[in-house]
Amino acid sequence: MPEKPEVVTVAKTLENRLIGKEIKSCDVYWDSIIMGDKDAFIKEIKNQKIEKITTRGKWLVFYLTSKALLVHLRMEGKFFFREKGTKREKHEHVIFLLDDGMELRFHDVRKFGKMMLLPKNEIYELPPLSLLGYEYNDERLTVSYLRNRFKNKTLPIKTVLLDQSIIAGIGNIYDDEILFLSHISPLRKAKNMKRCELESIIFYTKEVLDKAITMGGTTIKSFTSSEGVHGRFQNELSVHGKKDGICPICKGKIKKIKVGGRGTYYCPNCQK
DNA sequence: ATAAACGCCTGGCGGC
DNA sequence: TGCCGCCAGGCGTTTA
Repeated sequence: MPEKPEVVTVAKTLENRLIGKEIKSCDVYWDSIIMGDKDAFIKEIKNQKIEKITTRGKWLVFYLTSKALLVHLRMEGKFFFREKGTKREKHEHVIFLLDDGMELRFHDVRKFGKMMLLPKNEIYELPPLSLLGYEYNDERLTVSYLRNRFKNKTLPIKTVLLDQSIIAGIGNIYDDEILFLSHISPLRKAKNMKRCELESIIFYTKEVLDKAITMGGTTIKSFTSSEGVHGRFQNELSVHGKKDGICPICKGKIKKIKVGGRGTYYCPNCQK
């Protein structure tokens, strides 16, 4: 699920149900989801109360009593609530028992998701958060910042926008949308972006992500029920997922290609 | 030094 | 129907 708007939507949804709840215990059924020592994780998260849930890039940040729980959904991570004792489903890999008798369950078909516990007072100074670039709406995200960071980048702009150490939070879908609205070909080298093109990228990054957040994110794989996020932004997508679709600007054909190994949709006529 | 390929995993889809 | 290869909204590591 995860690009910035989906992660923000998940954080909001979880906050409604989790603030003030205490984690009584935790069971882990797929070890590699936990970064670092699994037994220490289980031990340290016990009796921690959830105070606040935010995001940084695509990471969910749970502020606990003395720790911070970081969760990355990667491709398919989701959270569900179940009553204590409900049979564990196939893809539920981490289960947190709460003090109200409910369980928060991390569901992840592909097991790519990650979680880790850090001391609460220094999360931003430590990896992984210390390695992230600016948030999409940070006022320091300027033309001169991007010009500097793109200076030596011979990779396609599409690929460089996915680099979380430059701008944190853009993923494969919104990348295509931002470049479409900016009229920039995904294949152009990042270092060759003109000033006005950098301005467009900054403008539409904010525009697209803000709008997607307002609409609850994008749901492509439809979620069945419960805590699944049912976003509505998929109706707003111009190019992503529309192979052989019609360009909303020129009515030409949307093309699908591979850029840096990622499926990429664009309009060869409108994006130069 | 940089870029492409691979690995991590499972499931759905289209083609034969 | 069954098998096969390909694809999937991510990212760290390895290889060339």
